[in-house]
Amino acid sequence: MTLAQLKVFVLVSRLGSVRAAAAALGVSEPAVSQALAALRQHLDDPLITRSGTGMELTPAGRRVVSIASQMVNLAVDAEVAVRQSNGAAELLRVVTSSTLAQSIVPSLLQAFTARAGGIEVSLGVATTEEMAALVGERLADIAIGPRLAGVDAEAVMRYRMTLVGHPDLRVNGGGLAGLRWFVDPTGTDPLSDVGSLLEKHRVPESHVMVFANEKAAWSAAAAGGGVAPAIDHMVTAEVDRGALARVHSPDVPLDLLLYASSLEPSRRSQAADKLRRFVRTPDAMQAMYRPEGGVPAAKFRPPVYVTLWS
Amino acid sequence: MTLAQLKVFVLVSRLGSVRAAAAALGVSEPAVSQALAALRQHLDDPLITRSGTGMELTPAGRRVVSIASQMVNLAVDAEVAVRQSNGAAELLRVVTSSTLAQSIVPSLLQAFTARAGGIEVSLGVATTEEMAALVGERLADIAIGPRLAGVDAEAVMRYRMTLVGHPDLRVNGGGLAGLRWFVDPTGTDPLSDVGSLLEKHRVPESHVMVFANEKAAWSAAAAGGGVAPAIDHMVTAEVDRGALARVHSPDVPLDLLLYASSLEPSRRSQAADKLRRFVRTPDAMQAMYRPEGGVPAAKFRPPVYVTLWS
DNA sequence: CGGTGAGCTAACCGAAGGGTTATCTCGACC
DNA sequence: GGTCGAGATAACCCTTCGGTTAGCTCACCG
Repeated sequence: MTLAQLKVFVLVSRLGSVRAAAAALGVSEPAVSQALAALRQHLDDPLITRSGTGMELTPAGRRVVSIASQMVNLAVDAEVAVRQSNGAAELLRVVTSSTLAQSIVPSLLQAFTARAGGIEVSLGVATTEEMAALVGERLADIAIGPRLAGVDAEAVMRYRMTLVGHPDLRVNGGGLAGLRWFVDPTGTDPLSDVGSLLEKHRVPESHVMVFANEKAAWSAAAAGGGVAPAIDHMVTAEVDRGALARVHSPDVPLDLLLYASSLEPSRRSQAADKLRRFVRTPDAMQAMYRPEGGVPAAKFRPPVYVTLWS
Repeated sequence: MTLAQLKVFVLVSRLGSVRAAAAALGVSEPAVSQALAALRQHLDDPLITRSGTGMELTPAGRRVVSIASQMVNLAVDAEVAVRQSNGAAELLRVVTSSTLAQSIVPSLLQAFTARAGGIEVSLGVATTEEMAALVGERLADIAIGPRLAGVDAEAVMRYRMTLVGHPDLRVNGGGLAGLRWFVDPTGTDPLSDVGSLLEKHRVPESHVMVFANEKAAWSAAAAGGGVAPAIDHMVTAEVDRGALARVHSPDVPLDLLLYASSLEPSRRSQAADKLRRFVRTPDAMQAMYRPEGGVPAAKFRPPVYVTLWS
């Protein structure tokens, strides 16, 4: 019984899927499956089993999750306690969506570290569901993205999501569902802003092409033949020089809120708290509205979902 | 950072010595030293350092011990929870002194398992100090022996410790300190009944010969040239047939109490509680006063301390 | 009834963990 | 200033962990 195995088990039970846990941890699915198998063998209980839709905890599994979760939490506590006792830099583990990791979050974090000092920041990319699990299990300190349920979420900024396409592009009869959509990996997350938009308009999967990053999606849109979602103030330059144009429809542009979500204050890391306070400052606003440079997203997982356009 | 490393660290800090922890765990001293080194490296802090007499926790170490202790405890909880959920046999880990492990405890445990049913018992041998640490860290469920400080101790039975020797043996001018003492490994534990008796009478180490078990010590005593401590009712047979005789002196025989020590009720394992209730029954008394057979002492550590008689 | 998706198993591999014995270091202490 | 006791290190070994890819199993579904 190792801490890694317990962590895996907690994540699987929380996400209800081996694959999802593997994705959240940034490892292959068999790695997770095996860790689970080892724990099962050690405790001589299946702990969690497949059941029609999703997975189900055994009675023993139910009791072990909560214990395992506490242990994983304590392990984090131990490391934090040592760092803190020795006056070492605090560690702030941020997770966000792929889209935001390429735009406003790095710039926000850069401004934050410059201001706060003595804080070491790592940035990871995850789906909305994963964010909730990671923050909930204290595998990340704070999530920047859609509002997360079950944790302490706070609106950080208001932003406008627009669709951009070639200036000549016109929306025909089929509405938004008739268009080809060029999205970044966040688009495959049904709980993300873009994902829910796709769902709402019942855009068929065959019309969605996933690019490794937003810039690539915009290029495809500029080349014609489809639209790409974008954070409005990120494409003003392209629009101004005529490479792209905003596409209008009843639902678009869309005004949305960006949230910072972390645990309740008592369980929150100090660094997370500092970041939450920082995001309310004008400096933070400025950084988010005029993004450039910043902390590179690297840590937890560099996922590249590519669904080929067939 | 593994659970084993944390367990080692907790034991070292509790016992104040690497060697003692190694003994309590039944492994070599470098094994413990290395585990500690690995944890130190991982957490980048010495955690605990040598300081003149004994060892001292660093500030970070102080914080980590308590966290580590909780983690080790939770690990035990997890295993117990699974066993219990699945209706498997409960596990009862008993520690006792070498002397008692050869006499009344096996018989007591045999009677207990026969009566209680569905409980799997393992019996380990430890010094008094180790017992306190093992019970305190839930590495054992209950200790049978001298009263332990810091845990919930309860007197179990009254017994008489006598000294036996060859029937012709006489105590000369030097008193008990002038005799040669034949003891079992428990005699090397200064907190044990025999150990404190040796200390009280300032018996020099050169007069103490440690045997692997009590029977061997008695044989040596019967052969003449020294005395062996014994639980009175265990040597009645030998005395009756004239092989041994009781030696009398102002302090001997000594009436003593045997204790059962475990954690307070809320943190106590169910099995430990059952044993505590059982020891109060006439059946238990009978088993302890007429010992024969029983659970063999094997588990945690089969220590054989032999100090050669020089 | 064949395809598909999700979990499991097998086979393999490198890195760490954890154990041993032997040896080194260093402070305490006659 | 030897000596001794106790912790740390070195060298070595075997096991386990944790990761990979490839392939199996099995429920579900058109």
